[in-house]
Amino acid sequence: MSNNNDNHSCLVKSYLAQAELRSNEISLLASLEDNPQEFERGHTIVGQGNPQRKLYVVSKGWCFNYVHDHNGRRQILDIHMPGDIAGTREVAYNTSVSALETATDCVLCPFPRTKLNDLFGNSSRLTGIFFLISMRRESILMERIVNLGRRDAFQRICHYMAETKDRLELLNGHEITRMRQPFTQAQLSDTMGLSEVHISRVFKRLKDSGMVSIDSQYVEFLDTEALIDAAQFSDHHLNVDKSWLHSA
Amino acid sequence: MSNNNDNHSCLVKSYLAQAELRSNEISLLASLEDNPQEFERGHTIVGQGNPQRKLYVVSKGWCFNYVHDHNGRRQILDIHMPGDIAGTREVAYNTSVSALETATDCVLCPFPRTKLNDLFGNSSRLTGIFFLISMRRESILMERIVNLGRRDAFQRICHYMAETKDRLELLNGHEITRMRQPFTQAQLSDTMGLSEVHISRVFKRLKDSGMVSIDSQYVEFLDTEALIDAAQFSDHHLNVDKSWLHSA
DNA sequence: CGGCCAGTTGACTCGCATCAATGTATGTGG
DNA sequence: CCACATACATTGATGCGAGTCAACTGGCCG
Repeated sequence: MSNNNDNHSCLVKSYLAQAELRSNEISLLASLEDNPQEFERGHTIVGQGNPQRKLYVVSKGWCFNYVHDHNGRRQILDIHMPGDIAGTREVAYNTSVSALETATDCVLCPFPRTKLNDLFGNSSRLTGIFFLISMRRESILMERIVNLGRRDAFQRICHYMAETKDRLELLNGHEITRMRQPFTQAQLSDTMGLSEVHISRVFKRLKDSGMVSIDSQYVEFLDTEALIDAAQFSDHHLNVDKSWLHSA
Repeated sequence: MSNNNDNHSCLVKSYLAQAELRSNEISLLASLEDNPQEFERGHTIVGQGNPQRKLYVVSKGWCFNYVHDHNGRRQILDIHMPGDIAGTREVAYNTSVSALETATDCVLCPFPRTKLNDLFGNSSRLTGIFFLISMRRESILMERIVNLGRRDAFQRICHYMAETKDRLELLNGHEITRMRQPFTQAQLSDTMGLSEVHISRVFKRLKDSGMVSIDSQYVEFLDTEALIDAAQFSDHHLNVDKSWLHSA
């Protein structure tokens, strides 16, 4: 049922893209999306430090994790898009290390972390894919560490644009020349460790460079090659190899 | 046998600290350390972009992953200590996203990534612990993102000192007031996204502050509370909760 | 209409990078 | 035992990238 349902099947789709699945595996995955809930843009789903025992399949929209420090600034960590599972890292703790907030209107499907026991116990292949997808998410974060540690503001933003484009293309299954970019400049500054004001200035430089045009929430890619080059972007970490997993 | 052997059992110890294990689980873990190999300080185990299908249990010494960018600078990612498994993230790719290098003389135990199939297939509890430990490693990296994005040089170094102290204490099972810190200032600068010169200056400020004394490769903690405070350090992310895992 | 939110722009400041010189061990071969 | 090389750390001078503060613009909405 759910596996034929286009309504909230991004998760199943993204797992099917990794391997052929048996029907019991598909229904296990689909059961994670049994409980869709709608949230408005700007809603805090989980507060930092709150008791937290749920994960959230993102069926629609974008959301993100962040932590705030003692000076009232904050740092955004993961950016979640449809098909992602939010809160994976938090299963290791009783109280949430980071907060979870929506960046757009969202449909999220919460499920308890104990459900992972079913996953680990019933399908070693699904477990393997789940693990590989976790490593992919981690690799995206590694790129962010490189961004923050060793690239300047212009490169950081180019990298964000190039990576987001690639993630959306993999999600949609085809190339795009235009995308929605729903984050405010303040949110981007918290993602990239910059000030809000500086994001604005670099956006201007970026538009002047002719690589992209930016109009409100939409970005159009005019010279993707130059963008990738400026960002030193590689898509290597976005494509996982699952060929070595046993099918059992 | 190996479970009673102090020679290379850091891995088993660190897993035993998480849960009681059955004998077949212990021998599966111990088998990961079947093949100990010695490496000298400064040795590159895996080059960036090389074909890579192995993981490495760290039995002795410290090693680290890094990537270099087009300008010849580099960014250090994970710092591995005894009991850690290096190369976990890389199992998702055929060619290594990051290089692996020793920071001290090391004993490492390579094993092929296909061994993870045994793990996923034979013990859902061990799989769960393995997963939680991966999430802990990821949380350490999240702290680094906060460090790089939102803390200044002085705080970054305080945080590194405090976190390293805590990790060693958890590893050794008792408090310490003095530790070996084997990284050169150049390596630390690549970890924290700073210049070598600036590390030296901040070290001086740190010593002048009276919180620690630094003598060649050794750090002595003189005022841990002040250090933790300056770093905004919390040990929350270092202690995982595995109580919800099924024991089956 | 006023108020709010997101973004833009300018003036000024400051943290850290860069470049370059110097210091201090430790090692090595003649 | 000395001359020299290498690795790592320290210090000073200078400049730039990005932060901060503040004023202003434009769009949206009750």
